[in-house]
Amino acid sequence: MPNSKPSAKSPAKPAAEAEDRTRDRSRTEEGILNAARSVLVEKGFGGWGVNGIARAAGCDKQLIYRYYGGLDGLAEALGTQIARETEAALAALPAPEVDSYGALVAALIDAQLHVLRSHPVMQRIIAWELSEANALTRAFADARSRALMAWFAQVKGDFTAPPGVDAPAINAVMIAAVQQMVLSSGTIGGFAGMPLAEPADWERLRSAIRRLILAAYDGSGTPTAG
Amino acid sequence: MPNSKPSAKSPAKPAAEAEDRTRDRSRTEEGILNAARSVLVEKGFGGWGVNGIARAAGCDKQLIYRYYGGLDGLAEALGTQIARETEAALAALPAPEVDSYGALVAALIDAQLHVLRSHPVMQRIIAWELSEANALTRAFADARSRALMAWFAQVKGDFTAPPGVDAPAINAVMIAAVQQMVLSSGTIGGFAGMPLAEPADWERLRSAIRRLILAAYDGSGTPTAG
DNA sequence: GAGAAATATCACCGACCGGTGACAATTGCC
DNA sequence: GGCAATTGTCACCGGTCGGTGATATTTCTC
Repeated sequence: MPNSKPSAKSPAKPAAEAEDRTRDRSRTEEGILNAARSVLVEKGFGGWGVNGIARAAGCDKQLIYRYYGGLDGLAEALGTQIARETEAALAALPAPEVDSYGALVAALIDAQLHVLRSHPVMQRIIAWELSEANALTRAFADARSRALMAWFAQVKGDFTAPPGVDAPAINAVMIAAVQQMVLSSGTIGGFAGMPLAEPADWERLRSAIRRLILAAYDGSGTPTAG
Repeated sequence: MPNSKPSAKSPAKPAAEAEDRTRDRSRTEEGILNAARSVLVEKGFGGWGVNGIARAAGCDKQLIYRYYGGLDGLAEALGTQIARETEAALAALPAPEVDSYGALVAALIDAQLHVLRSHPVMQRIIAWELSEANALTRAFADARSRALMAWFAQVKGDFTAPPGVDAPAINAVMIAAVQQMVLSSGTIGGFAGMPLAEPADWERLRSAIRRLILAAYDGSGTPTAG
């Protein structure tokens, strides 16, 4: 079938850009979702809107309403996608080989630091949660909190916290510190005079966190010889 | 002229609202600054703009440009005001009576928690710092960081950290945790499954923080008998 | 082929934004 | 009194926002 649709439109676009003009809803949806992520990373949640996302996706914003039901639906889809992939990221982490509850928690907090550092979208979402309290951010926070606790419960196995120690509170404090540090490194480049840019900075942070956790749980903060 | 100008300020408005129509630049400036604070607290930094602030101040937005040179100048004035009052708040805290470096740090972190919890404007500014990296938020963060470190250095007196402990890193971690917890309590109402609403919740957080610090510095996290 | 359904685009709306110039009202100075 | 500087108000601009109805284009079904 010779492409004889428009008589004179044979090689109008010589495909130099490989522009795929075929219509494909699933691909468009994927493009919108990817655009939503990149806009969130680059502009922050303040610049996260239908106009900018459609612009980044290279399509009309009407499609956002048609396929996702507007900004809320798109945010919900983004949230479930994030939840899925973080769940997978946590599940893919090697089970830490430890011999104490404190060492276990230290490994888990360290894993959190690693995952969050490599996930700019989640950093933006956390900043969003800290800035606005609406149904969307609450849903985000709830999902994250539940995933976190489920993962914790699943991976801790037979280990139990020493008696007399409020493990949930201490763990929450340390995760809070990790989040604040990662977020602050992204915007300010450090925190309270402590730089967070070079790998050595992060190693320093990791050892401080490790010392805090081990001391709180196991009683003596003997740093891992080194 | 139908509008028979009230020759004397006859009680056209019976002062039921005590509307003061006298012109006073300094009072207007103060009103604008207060409006800027309340708008920041109630709407967040995303809704912090000349239109809303002028509306809240009950004056024309033109005055914001005339008296403060626009949003940037207003933010700068707000920043110096905040810096002054937090400096005063920290200086007004009673010097902690402690007998160890760990206890000192625990008291200072606790003071930070107290000050930040009672200062919603600063909470908003911190959330701002975590969300956007511009000249303004960097200035905010720098000022806060310097004030924090100066206060720390001034109040620590003769105490010195135990050898082999990275005190700046550990202190930064704990302050980061405090900030994240306070900010999260304001929007989500808790953190990682730990509620932060009732006074008992905050007491629980305080003791967890105290245990972490004491254990890291003094080697044994004996909770304050109680 | 024809028609329906799905997909994508366009044009437009009202609202709000930051910013500015022109103008009215008050105050202070002489 | 007269007059100028200060203080406050109003109207407007270009731009972006979220949202929607109408319409063009492609694809599927028969």
